[in-house]
Amino acid sequence: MATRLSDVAARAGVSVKTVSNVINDYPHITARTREKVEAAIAALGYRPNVSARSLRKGRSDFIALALPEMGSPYFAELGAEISRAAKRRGITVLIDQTEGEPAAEQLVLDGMRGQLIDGIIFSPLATAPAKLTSADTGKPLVLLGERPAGGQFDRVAVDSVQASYDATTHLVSLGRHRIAAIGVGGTSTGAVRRKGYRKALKDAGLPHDPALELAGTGYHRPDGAASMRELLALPEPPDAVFCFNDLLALGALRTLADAGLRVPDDVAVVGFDDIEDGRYHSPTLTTISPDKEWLADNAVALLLDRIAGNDDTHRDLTVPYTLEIRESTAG
Amino acid sequence: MATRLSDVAARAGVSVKTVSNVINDYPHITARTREKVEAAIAALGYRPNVSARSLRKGRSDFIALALPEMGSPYFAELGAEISRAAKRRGITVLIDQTEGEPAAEQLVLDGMRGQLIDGIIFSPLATAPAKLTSADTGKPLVLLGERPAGGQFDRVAVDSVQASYDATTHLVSLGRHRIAAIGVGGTSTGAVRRKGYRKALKDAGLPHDPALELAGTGYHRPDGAASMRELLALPEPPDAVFCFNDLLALGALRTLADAGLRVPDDVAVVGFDDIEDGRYHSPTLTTISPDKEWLADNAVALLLDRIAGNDDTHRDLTVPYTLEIRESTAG
DNA sequence: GTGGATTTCTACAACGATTGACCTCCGCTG
DNA sequence: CAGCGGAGGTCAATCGTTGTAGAAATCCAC
Repeated sequence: MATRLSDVAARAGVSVKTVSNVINDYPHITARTREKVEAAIAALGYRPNVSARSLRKGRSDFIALALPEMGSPYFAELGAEISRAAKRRGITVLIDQTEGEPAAEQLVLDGMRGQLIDGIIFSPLATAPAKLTSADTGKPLVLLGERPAGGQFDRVAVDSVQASYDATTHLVSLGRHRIAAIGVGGTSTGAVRRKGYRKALKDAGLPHDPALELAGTGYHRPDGAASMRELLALPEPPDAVFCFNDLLALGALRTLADAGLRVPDDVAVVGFDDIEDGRYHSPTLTTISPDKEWLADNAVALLLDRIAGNDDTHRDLTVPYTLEIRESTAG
Repeated sequence: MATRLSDVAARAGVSVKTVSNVINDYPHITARTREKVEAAIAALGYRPNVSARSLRKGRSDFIALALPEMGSPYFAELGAEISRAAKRRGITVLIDQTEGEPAAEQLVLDGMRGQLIDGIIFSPLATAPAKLTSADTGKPLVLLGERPAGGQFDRVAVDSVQASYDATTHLVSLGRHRIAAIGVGGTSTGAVRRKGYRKALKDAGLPHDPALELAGTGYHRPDGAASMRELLALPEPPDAVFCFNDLLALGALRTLADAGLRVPDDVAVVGFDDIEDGRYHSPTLTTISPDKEWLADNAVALLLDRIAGNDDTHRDLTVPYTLEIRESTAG
């Protein structure tokens, strides 16, 4: 049923080794032989057996992408980009949903899919970087996101402090005085973005009101909606909100709409991620827009470089971003 | 570096095969031996090598999911569900983005990843079912979506004709008379949903106006927005729109908002898919909501059943759905 | 305590592709 | 004509796991 290397060899009238040589771009092969072999491959629709090859070579050309959840727009868009970037290089991406569970994350790192995978791009949610050290799998690892890599791993991430600073400063520049933040919760992401937010307030000479910092329980629309309700219930509600991701912002906008408040007139809203939903929402969402294609391409390139054995010091790449000003702040 | 079966065997003081037997739940093994082996496995952190196992067994416990694009919310949510459903059964899903290109779709079918994959769940966009026949890979295939499987394959899909009929009838029941349809274009999806739409109009005694059927160029937000602009430019614009998926609907809502029209007062809008965005948009989107978890679970179960070698006649499962009435029609 | 059945475990050979060592042609050059 | 290098072939070993067949250990009844 499945055609093997030897079938191709027989049809082309050459040895198995020669076929293998053709496939692996061995130097000394006549054009004629190469043609014959390639014709036979095409005629039989031969595809090398990935298992056998990977078993022998110790390389599979598969990499894993471990994400908290692929159902969220940001991760879905990112996954799509990474998948594309890998395909351009002849690499297949295997996506792993960790659901943010520490156990699942650990499993990904430990198991590494039973040697099938050459390396991993990991967007951790639960696992602390310290733990990563111990979970040394011996396989290359590129980290995405806020968690500092501590010089132990390669990493690709937006400068979240600066980006948050810019987002907040944008609200300040609109003349807003009570600027809330949603998403300051437990994660590294929350901590880092809060840092930029606070710095911006300080630099603008605005007071820091703890009541305006909401942690919420997650980073999805319902969390944003709930946090916004809390904010509106305050004796002195905010006139602007910086949400630490777009889903939170969209949830917040929902609450504002329900409350009959006008955006941005009553409350201005800024998000983070620039997912497509935000560009079509009413009102359209002002947001920090990281260059996802850049991110994907560089993460993949970095990983492949490492897989190829380039043992330089670990690199820490900073993803370019822009502040996209849309209706939710610019009426 | 990587621990092998033989390492475990050495540590446990048994033969390699015995360890393998323990792992594969072979019947005749003493409790004592099993314990010893399991202790050794745990101590060494052994994980079986997927490549070797799959090479020997001819089964990998990997399945592929071929989607047009994983960046779109519907496919992202579906992919997440399928991934979860597979994981529950100890199966890993490999996601393939075909980008709707015929070549890529063909490649998925032909190549089948060099024997690595046990079967495939395929959501075709370009490839006609007739072509599928010829591309017989010898591996189990479950189809998703509108394209009729023609008794050749297993298939899981919503009854799109009926669902579209229901959606359209809902608009009729609101007293709307000029009900447009967006997304009638070239694909099977478009054709099938149009069928239900037309039938509903006919049964309601409403005239069928070709000007109200827009094909557009795709199924994303910009396409919906553009189509809606066309509709508004008509001498007699519609008072309701049935969009063949939620992204189109969200695009249409965007255009309506820009035009200063009220939804649903001026124009009522219904979508199809029930992606999360629609539940948080302003206004929230009335839509056909297929049970995605049911879909995922049954698609995976069907495929695994087929992989296990159950050669019954091919089954055609119908996914349950509901019409979720929200603000875009219920003010 | 012997024969035979049964259980428990072990050697060995695959699965398919790759790689290395070594050999054979052939055509050229000097 | 000796010698060289390019193009290709042969053979065997290897990757880690599992199916097959058989050896060894255990059990039971007489």
